[in-house]
Amino acid sequence: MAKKPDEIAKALGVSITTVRLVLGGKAEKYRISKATQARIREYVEEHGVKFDLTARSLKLKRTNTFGLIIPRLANPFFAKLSEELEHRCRETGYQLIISCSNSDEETEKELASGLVQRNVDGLFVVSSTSDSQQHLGKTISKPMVFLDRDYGNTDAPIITSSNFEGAKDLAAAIAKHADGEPVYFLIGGSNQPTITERARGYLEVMPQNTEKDWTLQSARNRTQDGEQMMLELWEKLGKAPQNLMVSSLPVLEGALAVLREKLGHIPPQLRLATFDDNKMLSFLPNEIWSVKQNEAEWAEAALEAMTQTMSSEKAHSKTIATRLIHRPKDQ
Amino acid sequence: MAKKPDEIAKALGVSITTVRLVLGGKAEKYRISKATQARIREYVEEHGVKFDLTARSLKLKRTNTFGLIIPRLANPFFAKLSEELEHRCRETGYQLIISCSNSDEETEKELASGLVQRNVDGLFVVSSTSDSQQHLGKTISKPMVFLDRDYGNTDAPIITSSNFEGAKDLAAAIAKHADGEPVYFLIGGSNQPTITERARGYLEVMPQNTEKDWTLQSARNRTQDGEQMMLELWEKLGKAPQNLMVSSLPVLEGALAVLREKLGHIPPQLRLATFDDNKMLSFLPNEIWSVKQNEAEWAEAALEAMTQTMSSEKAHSKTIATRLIHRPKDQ
DNA sequence: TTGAAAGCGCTAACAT
DNA sequence: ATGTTAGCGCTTTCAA
Repeated sequence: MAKKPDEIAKALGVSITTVRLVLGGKAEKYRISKATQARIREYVEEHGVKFDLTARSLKLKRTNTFGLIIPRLANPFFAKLSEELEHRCRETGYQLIISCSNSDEETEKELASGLVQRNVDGLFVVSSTSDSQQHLGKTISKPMVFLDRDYGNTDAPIITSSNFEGAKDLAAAIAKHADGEPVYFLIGGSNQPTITERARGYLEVMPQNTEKDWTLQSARNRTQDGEQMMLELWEKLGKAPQNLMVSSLPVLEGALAVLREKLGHIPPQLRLATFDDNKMLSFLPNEIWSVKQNEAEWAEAALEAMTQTMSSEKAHSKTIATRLIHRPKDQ
Repeated sequence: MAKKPDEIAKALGVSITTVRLVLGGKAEKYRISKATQARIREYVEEHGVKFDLTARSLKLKRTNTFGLIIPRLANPFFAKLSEELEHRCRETGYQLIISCSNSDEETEKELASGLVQRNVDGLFVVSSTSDSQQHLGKTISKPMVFLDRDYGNTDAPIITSSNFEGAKDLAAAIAKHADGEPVYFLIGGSNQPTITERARGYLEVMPQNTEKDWTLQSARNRTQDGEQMMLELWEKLGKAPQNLMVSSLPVLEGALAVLREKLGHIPPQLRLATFDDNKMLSFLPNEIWSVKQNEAEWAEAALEAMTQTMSSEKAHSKTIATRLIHRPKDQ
């Protein structure tokens, strides 16, 4: 069982300070004798040590802890991002504390103030609304880095994916193979900045859209929103579309579920384009393009921005490039 | 900006103790005058308070914090479980700290001792190996609850899914529709107790298997393991199987990727059975059965076991029932 | 009805 | 080359 410093000191007949100096790597600086060092290290080798980080934190006013607030861990993108960020934080000597706001403004505020009371050294936040981002920016006097959602109302650094460029690439890719047929775009969560950027990218490469509106919108981006939008589209067309772009995977799930219900199957000649990549997209026989976000690079950029903010450097916001992935149609 | 208790005291001309008593809900007990209470509350209403939980923890030797060690957040099951557990912990007044071991024994030990140094009040662990579980059981003198993996070498409570029963149901379902054809089983991670239970369930309802071996095994359960096992099976059969059961989703992804490469498509008449459920399974045109685990119930059971262990009650291990889901073949 | 004081385990500056 | 001490902000007990 790990011994506490005072126990070690007593057992070896030296002072607590000596033990701490040696174990804290300050032995050379204070020129503790080699002999004493050896005795202490040997004892520790055998019994182990147990430092109390709580007391250390109280003294140093620093917990070596960061908070991360995301909407949901059930969202694979946020889960992967959290994993990468947790890993990098740990490498840098920080423990990451992950909490889910469930996209609720109130919960988000409560989480933030809870983490502040726990004296985290900094806060990463995927903010659910413009208001809450603004509120946090004003209320929290800790280093902060915002992730994913840029509402344009904070001075803190923001890490985002290149949603606009990604959307342009995605839309261009599917349009090129669309044989002039419309490329409908189901937009879920149209009030989120992430999503409006994607919509903007789509419009940029779809000039045809200005005459006839090929987009459908929904306030949120859950499976049921995808269902609802596809029902609307079906109503309008009286049949399945030939080309479909969606703003996120849950929307795709909903949209395809409706087609399967209407037709008994997902039409294999339907061309698809979606944000977020997932291995299970290969389950579809369809030709499909997807936009993959780079979570590892995100985590790196986020941590760098945090480090800069903590050393009161001016941290720059950063946009992470996405990658277009193409899966050809089955034979 | 939130004020600290001493600032409030100074501003109102009362002692720090008085402020703390009122804000700590002990006003009645110490009979602080209504007037003073009102003044303090009013001040707080306007300016906010900021308590330092670190100092509180040091004094009370209790951090209101639990640790959770899982292999990976990128695994959707663990992500969902973490989300549910975090939510329930928060409701109970605890902050959950999630860390990923990446299925590495050393990392797992380091994480555990790191969390102990941070004085978590209890530890939830999905242990990667029998050794590490045993090691933690001996080393850590904190309330512990193990999750998912039962290596049978600890006294601590363990929460698992009903893998055996789930596998029986799953195997029986696909066997019933197999027209007497073999139901091959790709087993990834065959040294994990979770997986051996699943294998045991399969064997229980596949007496035919005793003559001819319909199972293939791999040490781990990643996509590439699924690929490798399917390659082996293809080698053996010279064609695609008609019925396929797999021990987890990554294995399924790998197996289907191989079939698509061999055939140019995933054969739609192939019957599938898999552990873990996911909405994207509906992307497949195939008839498919899946076993869904109940993460919410897991979280509840885990927290209950933790609460019991902390109040030195004998906590009981618990098995959480799974649910069989059937998706019919496309028309 | 309110205030003062000790002590949790640590760090850092200062003594020996 | 080693030891002593003040104080971080909180809770708890005792004093006024």
